[in-house]
Amino acid sequence: MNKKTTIYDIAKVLDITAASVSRALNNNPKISENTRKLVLETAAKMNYKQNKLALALRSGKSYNVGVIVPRIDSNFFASVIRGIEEELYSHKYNVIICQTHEDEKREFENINTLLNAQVDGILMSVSNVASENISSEDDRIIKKVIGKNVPLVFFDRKKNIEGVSSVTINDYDVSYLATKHLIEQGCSRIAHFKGNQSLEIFANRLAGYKQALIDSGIPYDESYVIQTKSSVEGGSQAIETLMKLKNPPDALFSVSDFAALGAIQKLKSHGIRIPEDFCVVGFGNEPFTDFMELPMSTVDQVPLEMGRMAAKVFLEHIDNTGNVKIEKKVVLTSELNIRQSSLRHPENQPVDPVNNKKGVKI
Amino acid sequence: MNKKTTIYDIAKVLDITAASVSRALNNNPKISENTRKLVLETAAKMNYKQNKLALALRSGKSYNVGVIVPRIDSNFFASVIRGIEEELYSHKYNVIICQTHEDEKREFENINTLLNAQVDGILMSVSNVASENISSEDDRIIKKVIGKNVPLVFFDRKKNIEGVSSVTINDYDVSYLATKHLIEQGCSRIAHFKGNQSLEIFANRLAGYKQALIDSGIPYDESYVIQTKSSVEGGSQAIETLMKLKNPPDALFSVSDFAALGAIQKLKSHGIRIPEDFCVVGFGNEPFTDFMELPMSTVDQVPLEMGRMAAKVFLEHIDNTGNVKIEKKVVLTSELNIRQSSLRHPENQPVDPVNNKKGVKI
DNA sequence: ATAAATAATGCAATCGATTACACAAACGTA
DNA sequence: TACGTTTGTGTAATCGATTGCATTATTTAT
Repeated sequence: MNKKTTIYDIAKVLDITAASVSRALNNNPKISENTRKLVLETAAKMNYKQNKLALALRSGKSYNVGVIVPRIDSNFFASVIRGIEEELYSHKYNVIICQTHEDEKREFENINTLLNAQVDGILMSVSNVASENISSEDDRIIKKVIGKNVPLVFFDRKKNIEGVSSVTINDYDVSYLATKHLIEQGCSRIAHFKGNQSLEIFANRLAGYKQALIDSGIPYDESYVIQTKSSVEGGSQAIETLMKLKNPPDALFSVSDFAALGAIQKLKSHGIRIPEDFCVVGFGNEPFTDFMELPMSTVDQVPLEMGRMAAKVFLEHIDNTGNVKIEKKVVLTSELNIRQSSLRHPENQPVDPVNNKKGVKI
Repeated sequence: MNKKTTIYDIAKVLDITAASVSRALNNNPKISENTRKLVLETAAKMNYKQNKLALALRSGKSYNVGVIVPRIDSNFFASVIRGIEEELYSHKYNVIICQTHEDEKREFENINTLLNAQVDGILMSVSNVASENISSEDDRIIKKVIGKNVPLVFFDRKKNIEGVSSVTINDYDVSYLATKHLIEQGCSRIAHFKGNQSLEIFANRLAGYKQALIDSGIPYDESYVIQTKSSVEGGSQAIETLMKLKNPPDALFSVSDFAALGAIQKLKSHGIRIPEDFCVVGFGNEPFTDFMELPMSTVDQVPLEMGRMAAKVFLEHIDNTGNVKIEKKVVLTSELNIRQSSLRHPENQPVDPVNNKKGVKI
């Protein structure tokens, strides 16, 4: 009953053409001050709202940006999205959210959906796929995105594809640092919960861990390294396996806070004291890590900053009117939050029990 | 360089009209099997993708749905959005995310942006506004949404506006239950951290709390009720105030898990034992509540289910071709998760230390 | 007063897909 | 053969906004 008013409706009322209405509304100089006023008044009176679809169709810019994440209900991805949304908001872009549920097929579907919807860009964190042969089909579709001249920006979980920008953290360095920290606490048999090695971030974390051991004169022992799911159960099972070793580990550097939590729970049930007998460092700085019985040391992936930066890189692509292709690889500096789960001499560290800020950022 | 192919491009190649191409692609019966095949083959070869913008402009359906939340990086809202996305995915709808940051102005802006973008519906949780006079400007803009025949569905934080559907939980009942539970544990001086009373959900929680006291013969004491921010600091400050009372409380029912956590931390720093001296029940079932030193009792707001239901209600509005206006008020049953922070006799309860399932759902 | 310059407006195409209507070809039936 | 169907295709309008070009109205300059 209450149909949307268009510029034609306004034109009819004022007995002018839609072209003039459009000019009046867009501060086009080729219109008299008189009619401009009239149009603006009438538009307000008739509650006119510009139809972005029509504009998008004509201009080829939808002012929508697609964001593809494995899932939205994880603190990390939700925070990244928050950062993206905040940065793009001031530039009048809207954010369309898609989840892959770590399913590669959904990833393709989502990319296609977003392309059909004529998004102006795609920001994505790729699926933690189990399959080995990801390169063929996957790269094909990603090249389709590039071929369509739709800016693509990876964040966190990237792929190395020519012409695609990315925003990540210094996974290698911070993993090196975390492992060094465990060694400094007196640990020597350090286990590692690794992630899918086909993803750069997880490969880098393993590499940083490995190098820190080697640099400290500790031999790298593959039996201490297990690939786990990023879940409490995954960590629980993995640590169970490790504790059965002849020479079980005395520390853990996990690429997942949840897996680290599972490990801690299991260790406790075996009567192993943390950090006295066993030190743990997680990854992700999930909110719960600070609220646990024993606050967990963990790596803060600066997700808000990552989201903002990914959005900024996208905007740079958009603003890049020249023919020069830009490919930007941004590496953010993450933070290792040392808390009680890996601090054997807390008396040497600042402690504020009221605000639960028992950790130190380095 | 690689421009998108349109039906006109296909038409030109096959020397037919775009109309025929369109018919072939849409399984329109008014096309010969021969040309259909040809078109489909050519479309695939030319990597044709339907332009949803053009379709949306013509049909008036964008297949985009706007979701407005105070912020996305909270477990509750992220989970609701996940539910929405999952439900709408199978119906080919995309989800556009907007954040208000609890700012009423942003709420208006977001609504306008979404309307301009021609979304097919808006699902929103209103801002936790501080101002008293929300009804005027706010209701005006919401009526604008209804006037445009864009289905609007509130979830969790609703407003009572005629013609607007909503999905909420049984805030009153579960608050009654939580308070009764505290009384059954032997507590008699039960404090309440309330929320903004201009929002129904918080008013209902206070009402449920109040009625449980009255039904148990405990007088309602306003000095035990404080409005707090949903933050650790907010809860910490509020409990400090309460503990200075001549007759300080011996239990707390908080509408926020974070505020409850702040209270617990402060109580502990004062040497008060939980649950022996003081019982706590929170609200929200944030992940950390289960991982704390002392797992916190809390209300699970079934966010996934809420999101799915909100999406379903939206779809009902869309499918409602008749002239009958539908206004659906769905109330989901939430779950009170009783854990150690309010359980004085845990030996009576099932405990599984390995999986940390120390609570019971009732 | 008239030509030239400027300002304001209208006309019509465009973005890409769909579809009512018109029309032609092919077919069937009497 | 002639007429009525069926079937396939083309034509053109539509969705709403923008904009190059043409056209008219108004100044300004001479």
